[in-house]
Amino acid sequence: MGIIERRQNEKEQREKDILEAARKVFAEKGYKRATINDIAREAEFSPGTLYLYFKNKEELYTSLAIDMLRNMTEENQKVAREESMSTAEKLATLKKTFVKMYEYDPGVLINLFHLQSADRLSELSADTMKQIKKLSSQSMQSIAAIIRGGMEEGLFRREHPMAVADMIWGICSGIILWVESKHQLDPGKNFVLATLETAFDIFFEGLKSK
Amino acid sequence: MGIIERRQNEKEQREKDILEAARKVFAEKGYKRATINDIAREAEFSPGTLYLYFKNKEELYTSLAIDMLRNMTEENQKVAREESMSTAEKLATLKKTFVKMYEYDPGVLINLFHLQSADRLSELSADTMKQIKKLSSQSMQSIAAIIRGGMEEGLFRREHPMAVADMIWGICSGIILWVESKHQLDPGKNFVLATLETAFDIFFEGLKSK
Amino acid sequence: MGIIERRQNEKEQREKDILEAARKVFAEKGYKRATINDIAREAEFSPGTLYLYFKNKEELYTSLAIDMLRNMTEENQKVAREESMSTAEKLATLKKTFVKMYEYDPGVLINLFHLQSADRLSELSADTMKQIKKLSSQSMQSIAAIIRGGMEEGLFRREHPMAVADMIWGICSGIILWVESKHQLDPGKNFVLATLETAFDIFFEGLKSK
Amino acid sequence: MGIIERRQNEKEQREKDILEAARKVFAEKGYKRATINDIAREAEFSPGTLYLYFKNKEELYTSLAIDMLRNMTEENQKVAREESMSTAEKLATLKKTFVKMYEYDPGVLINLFHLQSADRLSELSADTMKQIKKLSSQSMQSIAAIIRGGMEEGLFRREHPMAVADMIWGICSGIILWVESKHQLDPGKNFVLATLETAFDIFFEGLKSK
DNA sequence: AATGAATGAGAATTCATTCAT
DNA sequence: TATGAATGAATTCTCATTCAT
Repeated sequence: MGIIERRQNEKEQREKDILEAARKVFAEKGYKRATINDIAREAEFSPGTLYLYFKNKEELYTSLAIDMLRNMTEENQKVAREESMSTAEKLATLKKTFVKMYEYDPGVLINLFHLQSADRLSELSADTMKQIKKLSSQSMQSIAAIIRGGMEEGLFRREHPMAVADMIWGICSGIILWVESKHQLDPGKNFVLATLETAFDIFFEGLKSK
Repeated sequence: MGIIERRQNEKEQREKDILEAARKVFAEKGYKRATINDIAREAEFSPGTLYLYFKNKEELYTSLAIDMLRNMTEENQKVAREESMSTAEKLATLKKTFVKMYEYDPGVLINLFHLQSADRLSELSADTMKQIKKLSSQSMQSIAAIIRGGMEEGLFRREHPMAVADMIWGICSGIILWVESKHQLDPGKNFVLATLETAFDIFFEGLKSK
Repeated sequence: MGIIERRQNEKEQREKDILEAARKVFAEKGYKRATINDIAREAEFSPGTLYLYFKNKEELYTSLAIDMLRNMTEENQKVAREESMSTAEKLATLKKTFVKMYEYDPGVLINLFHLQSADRLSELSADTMKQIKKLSSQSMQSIAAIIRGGMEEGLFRREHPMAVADMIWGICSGIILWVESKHQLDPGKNFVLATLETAFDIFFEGLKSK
Repeated sequence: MGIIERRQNEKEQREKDILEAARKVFAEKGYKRATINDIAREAEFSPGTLYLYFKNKEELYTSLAIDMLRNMTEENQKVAREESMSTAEKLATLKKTFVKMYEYDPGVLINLFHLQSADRLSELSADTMKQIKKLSSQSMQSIAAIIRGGMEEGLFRREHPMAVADMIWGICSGIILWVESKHQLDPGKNFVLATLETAFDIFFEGLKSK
């Protein structure tokens, strides 16, 4: 491994370290109360260093969500391309990916969903926005491809595959946002995943062709 | 009408004027970038006056969501109690209530969801929190009652009615948020309502008992 | 005096108070070392209040110079219009105005001269720049008018009056900047005014028509 | 040429390269907005390397002015010592030196004057200060010597030669700065040199003894 | 009730400089 | 010698909220 390559790796590692620290601090304190100094302390860097890796606090926050979106997109693309899986298995994996992300960090996932709502998007830098658009679009294409496959196999009734992909994404994000917020208001048993499971079940039952 | 009553009406009117101004400004700028001064200017009041009507910025923001929630709750309760309607008609009305709300102000749902992000909730006053909980709960109870009715009629498969209510709420709001945001990014034909329509269709097809 | 007028006056008074405090602090510490907090303390306001009157530190600093330029311009215009004065008296008054400004606050005058050099100008807000351009232009017009008068009386040799005005302004600012800077390097007797006096003398001797 | 000598030459070359880059960047952005990183990038060195050649940003900036001052001083000394030139020729050469400097880099004079603003001087190292004082003083001595010569020849009226030297320096730099800045604001024909020419003419006409 | 000028705590951010490699 | 990533002190500026009028 050459020196340039090593440098690159180290840089990426530090970026990850900072993101990890940020995730922790944002989760504990929320966006507003979390300060750059808090995050720097957690990451064991000086505040100035964070600005070598991220343009500002907002972009640091956003990067967390983009990272998660990137992971989801990669998973979804992989599943969509997978020839050895049945459509049913693919859908199950799709759902699991949402679940995995929720379990990894519900805060970041919710951040991602908020990020995708129009009002936050307008505040982002052009570059960040382009990334989000590209990743979202790739994710939706993959989901739509799975659905199209199911239709071609005669499993599903005929609808526009992209519209169905939108429904799936909307259902997942809507249920997670809503049930999680109920959970925040009323801590106790957490029904997010159970509700999501059943909703998927019902929806795909309804999607079956007769 | 006595003088006290008139005063009361005027007060309520001003409160509505302020809320309307706030809705506009929050929709344009988002919570953080919207300043009290912006809202005061839009409402044609001085900043100080807003504090005679609302305890602080947070409560002003929250009131918007509560207002919407109250409207929905009232509608949902009315529908749930309506004995002359079939379950199918009730569900159709439920969906229409979401559509109506979306058409009234597409931003208001985003509003409600942002409100629910964990970060924000912790800052709310106990009283506001209680209101939100009560209204949410009433709304969901109404939806759950309709679902339970359908189950008792043998129309729907057996699931926990409250869980299904959560799904309905999540699906409606999730699809509206997601498809609306795609629409903002890529203006052109607006598929929000068509997508919602179909998703409802599919979901209730799936919910039918065999 | 109506209430609006009084408010206006009070506002202007406070603006002057802040400028006066800023002048003092900048003179003591220089631009960089003077902090907004220092100025606020001196003006007996809170730091935030300064931002109600001036957009930022830079504009506050610049305002001092513009204020001085405005005074000079008014004086110059008055002198140029004065019918009872001879050209010689007018020129003497012109010189005295520079001297007065230098004596009032050499730092602000130097600030003004620097401000007029192209590199600072490019950083200013459009509005501020417009003000400076307008005032400078008016000042130069007045000086040129005095010179033109002298030429028409046959006192001075024929040159372009505006060019001569530029020379006068350039000579004054150049000598003040240069001799003051020598004075800073080598405190002791201050020759700024004596040098300026003599330079004026020599220059107008040279300008006389034969 | 030995290896030590070569090293020395290379070092000087790099120093010049850095100065040239600094000149460019300071001219574009002004002292404050120009960062060490900007200059390093322009010079194609790393920021750290600049500190091997210059103690700090201030000294780098100052070196530019000192360089110019050194050039002028050398020229002025040469002229002053030149026995084959008449006083009139010497003065013409003096003026040409200013013009040459202006044509080489119009920004460099601004540079020199900014350096002299009181605010900046206090931050200089004692050594730098001494250099500036020495060079200025030598330059002014040379100009004063030329003037003294003219007086002794009976060409000029009796004034303090050093004061006249200050006037000449002030006039040249003041007119260049002022007319150049007008030119920047209102691009079009450039009157800097014509104005300087005429001002010199008028001033020396005035300086003639009767 | 309404005003709106003043408050001031608190955070984000910058960038000259250093130093281990 | 050269590098350039990391530093961190120090400062500007914001804006929700108050309160005298």
